[in-house]
Amino acid sequence: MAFNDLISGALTSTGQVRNEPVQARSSERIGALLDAASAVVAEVGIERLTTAMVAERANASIGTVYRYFPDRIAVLSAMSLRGFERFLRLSVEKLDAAQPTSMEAAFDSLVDAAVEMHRSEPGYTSIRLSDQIALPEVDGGSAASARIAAPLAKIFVEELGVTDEPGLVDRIDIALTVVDSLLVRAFIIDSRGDAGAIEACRRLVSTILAGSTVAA
Amino acid sequence: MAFNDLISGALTSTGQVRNEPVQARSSERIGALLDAASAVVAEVGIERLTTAMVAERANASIGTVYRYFPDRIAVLSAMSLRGFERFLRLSVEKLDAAQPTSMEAAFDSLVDAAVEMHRSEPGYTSIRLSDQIALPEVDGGSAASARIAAPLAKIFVEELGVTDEPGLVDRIDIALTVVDSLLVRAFIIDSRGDAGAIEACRRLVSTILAGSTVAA
DNA sequence: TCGTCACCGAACGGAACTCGATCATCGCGC
DNA sequence: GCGCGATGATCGAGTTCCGTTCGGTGACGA
Repeated sequence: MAFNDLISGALTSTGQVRNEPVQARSSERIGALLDAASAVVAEVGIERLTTAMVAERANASIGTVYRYFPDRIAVLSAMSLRGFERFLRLSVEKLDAAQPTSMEAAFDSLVDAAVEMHRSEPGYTSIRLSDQIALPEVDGGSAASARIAAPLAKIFVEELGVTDEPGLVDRIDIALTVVDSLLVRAFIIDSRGDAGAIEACRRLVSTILAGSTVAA
Repeated sequence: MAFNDLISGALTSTGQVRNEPVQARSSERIGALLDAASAVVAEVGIERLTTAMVAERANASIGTVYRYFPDRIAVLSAMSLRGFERFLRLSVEKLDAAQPTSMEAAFDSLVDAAVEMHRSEPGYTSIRLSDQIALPEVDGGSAASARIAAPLAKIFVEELGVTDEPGLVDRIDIALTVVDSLLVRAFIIDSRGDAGAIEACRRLVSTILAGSTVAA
């Protein structure tokens, strides 16, 4: 459906694996390595993750880690990218199911997707959208939210009949940034996701989106 | 003045230096080391900061770095904590000068202080981005915003005559979280701080604070 | 059965971190 | 003020640990 454009629109970044896998088992390996990395990050944090930990937890040797990733940081950003991609797919799924008729309703689906990511993916709260933790210039410097904002705006205009006023992309970007930070807050307060904090996030987002383009 | 309580109220965390400095030159040393760390972070990013770089830039030996900090990560979190402390002092200064009569006005001073931090402290934006995300257990896990929210609420009630309704602390915490993330966004868009983004941040905070305790 | 893909783990290099020697400062008796 | 012992502060070579490489071995596809 139309919401599907979100994925292709936002995922412009190139793959960062060293050698594209040829045999089937490779893809599983990469997945297992990223799962391991995610678990390690959740346990000891980004800074203390070592490539040896990742290898051990994935039942692989260090050499295997380096077969697929050029260095430690690449593991982290691949993990971040996979999380982002999963978030997008989940969002599309929920948008297709909900068939929202307003931006507010659409964002409800996005928040649902993000909450599910925080709950199901171990290291997600630590990494989420920001993969420029490492080097400021790693992917052009713009946050992930900025990358979805534009395609989202386009979809909203085309599908929901939202009027394409100037500042729309900005407002969406702001809403995404706020969702991101408030959900992290919700999951810091309570590792299962504080219900009140999530609810507050939803309400605030509605306010942001509803707010007319007042007072420039 | 009364605003001064903010500092003592929010800074409960214990020092993370290895040995409390006794002689005067030590404090200067620590300051120099943190200045160096901040500059290094701004230049090469958090991940690529090495203790050797910090030592060299501070005209100290590696041994001196490890005299004051147990490990590399401690340098980063000390830097983060000092930034937080400076932000608090700046805030108090600006609050004392502005003598606000409403929460909205008070938050204007806080935003001013934060913006100034981003502008003047080299690695501040980078550290704000990751902060305790990178180091889960570093300071009890609760975000910095949660630590200021309570003392801030107390001050607002006592000094500004704000009614002490339930959820006040929460709303302040949310406002602080949003300020943090939106200012980081403003400084990612433009390293000098995108004016429009900062303005949008101020407006949104007003909305959050003004919002009555509607729809629980 | 051969070529290629995937995997392993010992070995290398560099960064994190230690530790005993050396220098600076403080305080105390004179 | 002036030695002078005690303690703080600094240094940097040395050690350990971790990120990364690379040549050898097993597994799959044709």
